[in-house]
Amino acid sequence: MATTAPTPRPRTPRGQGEQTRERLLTAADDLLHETRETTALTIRGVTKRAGVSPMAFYLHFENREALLEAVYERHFRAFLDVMRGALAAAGPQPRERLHAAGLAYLRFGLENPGEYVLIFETAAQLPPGPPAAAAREAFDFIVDLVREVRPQEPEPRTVAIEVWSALHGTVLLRRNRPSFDWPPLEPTAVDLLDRLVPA
Amino acid sequence: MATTAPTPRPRTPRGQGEQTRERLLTAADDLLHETRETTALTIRGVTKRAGVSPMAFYLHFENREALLEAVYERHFRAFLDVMRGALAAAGPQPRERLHAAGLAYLRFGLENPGEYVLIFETAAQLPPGPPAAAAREAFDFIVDLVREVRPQEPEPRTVAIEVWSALHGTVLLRRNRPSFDWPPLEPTAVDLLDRLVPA
DNA sequence: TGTACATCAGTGAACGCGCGTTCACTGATGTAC
DNA sequence: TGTACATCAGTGAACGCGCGTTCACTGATGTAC
Repeated sequence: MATTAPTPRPRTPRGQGEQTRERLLTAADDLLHETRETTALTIRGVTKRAGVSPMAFYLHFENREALLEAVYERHFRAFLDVMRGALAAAGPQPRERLHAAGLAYLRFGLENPGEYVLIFETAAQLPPGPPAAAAREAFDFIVDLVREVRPQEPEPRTVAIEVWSALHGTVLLRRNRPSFDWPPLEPTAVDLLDRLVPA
Repeated sequence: MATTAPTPRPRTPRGQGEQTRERLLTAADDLLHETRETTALTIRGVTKRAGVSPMAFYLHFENREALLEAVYERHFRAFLDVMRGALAAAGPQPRERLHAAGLAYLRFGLENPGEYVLIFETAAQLPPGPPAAAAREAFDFIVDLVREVRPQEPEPRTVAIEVWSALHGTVLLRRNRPSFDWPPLEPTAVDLLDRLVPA
């Protein structure tokens, strides 16, 4: 048997305080994913999950809002990576690319509801800053796709807003009413996108 | 000067306890409308607003969830009334009716964000019951409109889901990102509906 | 080589807050006899 | 007609909870001299 079995937890070595910050963020990620609720991201909940005292939190973050911003940034990056990955894996035809991006969006939202809500609902209520800018960038992404598929479209921005709204609503309705008799995701998504961005 | 100026508050006469229940519900309505947040509906907040002790609440409701259900039911009725009123005021042509209903939906959501979120997000997390049934009824409403506009549509239910999703997403995106440069509501709504339900 | 000191990662206890809810009570008004 | 009692609408104080946050402290490790 090990001689030092019941030691509480080894202190992080000097100069590596970043490790604990990372563990706090990972704990926050896990809580957010499991509970599917942004409200689960409390200082006491996150520090407990990370096996650290509530006070340790303040060694790594200024306050709760700073945590939310850090978690937001991580998941927004993850979201963009998923979208880029889907486009990279899609065929070369513009419509294929639109379908791939739309489906990737829906799947991200449906498989990661907590993260999705943090990115697209909670974060919008934080003070404007990188979040707002990043969201704008993601939106331009949709505008470009619309332009690719339908170069003759006179108002690609308006169509992109419609696409974004429809995808957003699809994620949230399916999330909030799981008992409704939803049709299969993929054909519905393709149909939706083709109606909004016709040939 | 009146002799009984600083009396705290007249007790509701016997047999009229319903009055206080109604005042609690009105206080809840006001809080929900002003704060735009379902979380504002706390027992302490509502009773304070109604000028009554927290304990008085339990004379009229079993617990907080019962309050949410009662407020939900009121606003869902109001929502349906708005939709019916819009259809009654619309012209006879099916597409006009679709536009009128869609716009009424969006305006209800944008002008009453707290109520809208209670109806379509918070209430979905309550135990299934009247809320779920009522939502289904409202959904059939959209299906009928789609059938009116496009009798040849092979899958009106799927199209109705797309319409509902797009309207829902439009309300929530505009609500959560007020600083975004949104195009005017009415033409965008008409364009959106016409794309989803073409001639 | 020894020692005083700064730095760093972290903890324990407590604060005040708002919350839902429970317990025990008040005090006016109607009703039974 | 008088009086005991039930009913009704409501209150005050307190409970335990989880929350964000503050204050004061610990104890190991590196660094300066």
